[in-house]
Amino acid sequence: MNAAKETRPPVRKTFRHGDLRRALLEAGIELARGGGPHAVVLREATRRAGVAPNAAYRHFSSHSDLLQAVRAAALSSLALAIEAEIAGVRRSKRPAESARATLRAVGTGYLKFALTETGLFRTAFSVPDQVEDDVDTAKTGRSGLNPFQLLGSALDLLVEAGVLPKERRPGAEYLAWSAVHGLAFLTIEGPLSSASDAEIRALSDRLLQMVENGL
Amino acid sequence: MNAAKETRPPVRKTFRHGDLRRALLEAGIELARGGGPHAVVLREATRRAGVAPNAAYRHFSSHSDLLQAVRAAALSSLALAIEAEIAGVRRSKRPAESARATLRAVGTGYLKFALTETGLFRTAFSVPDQVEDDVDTAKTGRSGLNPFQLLGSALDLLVEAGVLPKERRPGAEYLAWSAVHGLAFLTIEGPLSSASDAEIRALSDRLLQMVENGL
DNA sequence: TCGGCATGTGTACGCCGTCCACAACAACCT
DNA sequence: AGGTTGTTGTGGACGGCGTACACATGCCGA
Repeated sequence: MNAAKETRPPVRKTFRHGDLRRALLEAGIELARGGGPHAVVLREATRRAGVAPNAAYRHFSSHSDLLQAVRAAALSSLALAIEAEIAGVRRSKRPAESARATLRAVGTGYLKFALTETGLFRTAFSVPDQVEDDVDTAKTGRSGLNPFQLLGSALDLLVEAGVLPKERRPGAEYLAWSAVHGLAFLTIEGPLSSASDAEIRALSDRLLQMVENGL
Repeated sequence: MNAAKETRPPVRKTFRHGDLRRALLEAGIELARGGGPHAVVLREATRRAGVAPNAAYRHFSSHSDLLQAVRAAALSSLALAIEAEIAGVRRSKRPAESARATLRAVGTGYLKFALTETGLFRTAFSVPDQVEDDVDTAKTGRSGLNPFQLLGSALDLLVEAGVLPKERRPGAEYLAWSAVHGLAFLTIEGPLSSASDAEIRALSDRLLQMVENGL
């Protein structure tokens, strides 16, 4: 009857799982992707890994520990999305133009990710965190920088190019981040959640322009 | 023995409570104030009202229904905070100056509320909503306007005063709101949660300046 | 006065996170 | 090879949550 006993998931043949931590983390990521932080349910992750609920406690000290790990992965995905957007900027001879384009790429990458990977995005910011001088590589993209640090380096570029006066550099990331994060929020769970893509694009452009002018 | 039976909370003398809906709502608000949306626990609210858990279902169709009511109250508090800030702006002879000051007041009121009533603030934005042409008076302040509408009228003032070109008025609330909301977010659960009050004040000023210039 | 209807109670269900004791296995040390 | 030890997964249980269903209570209007 129970022919499924032979198939691996959810019943495995070996007592040991092999890589349960990763399996749980990936299940958690999938849950977060579909339903945000609230959907990251420890027992469901163990179910998907084909394992008893308590097995999770060998790899995560608590539910919130698992959630933190998922969150770090979400930040890493975000970093990758931003890096991809940066990689797509057209090289310009004038460094000022390049620097501006890079900053814009950070913003659009951020916003795109919020729109396409809403669950992960919400998970990434569901909990307080200090990302500034964080060296946790679980949160970084290919470049080894987390999203916040990617923004910082874009701003540094702007200073080098002479676009942003040095004295206005300190704290500038918070202004830029505030604006972009706020728009992301409004589009995914605020009043703009029912706006059309075109409207959102237009608003994004205006907002990024505002940041560029107002830094 | 049970002398507490005579005292009203949590055991009341009458079978009927009298105003259970309000009692539950207020308990919910208190929970939200202390711990944000996550802390709004239906059973705990009934406990505080001195009532069996299921009694709540006579007044709220579900937990999330209660949460929505709390959320509306939080928005109303926010509106009051903004109105208070607006009421404090020094009248100027030049309407342009008044209009600008009013917009700033909306922003600072918003940010102050986020800092002083963090739990309520987080609750107010814990769930998607359409506030634009909402007429729910549970969310409004003294003026009958909800926070979003207060922002809108401040922007209208700016247009009347000739500060903001008419053609840039549509959608302007989203730009302003994005920036301010983003900063609020960063200060309460983002990387600025450990910044000093002075730093935050300075950033707020710069951000509001950016909005003013960049709209 | 009495019956109906709104309001609160009691009990129970399934889900969650988590604790504790135990079982299965891998690896290492004789 | 055989026993020991430590890691990893299991089983069962607990309390808390939201919620459904049946029942008790008592106000108000016919």
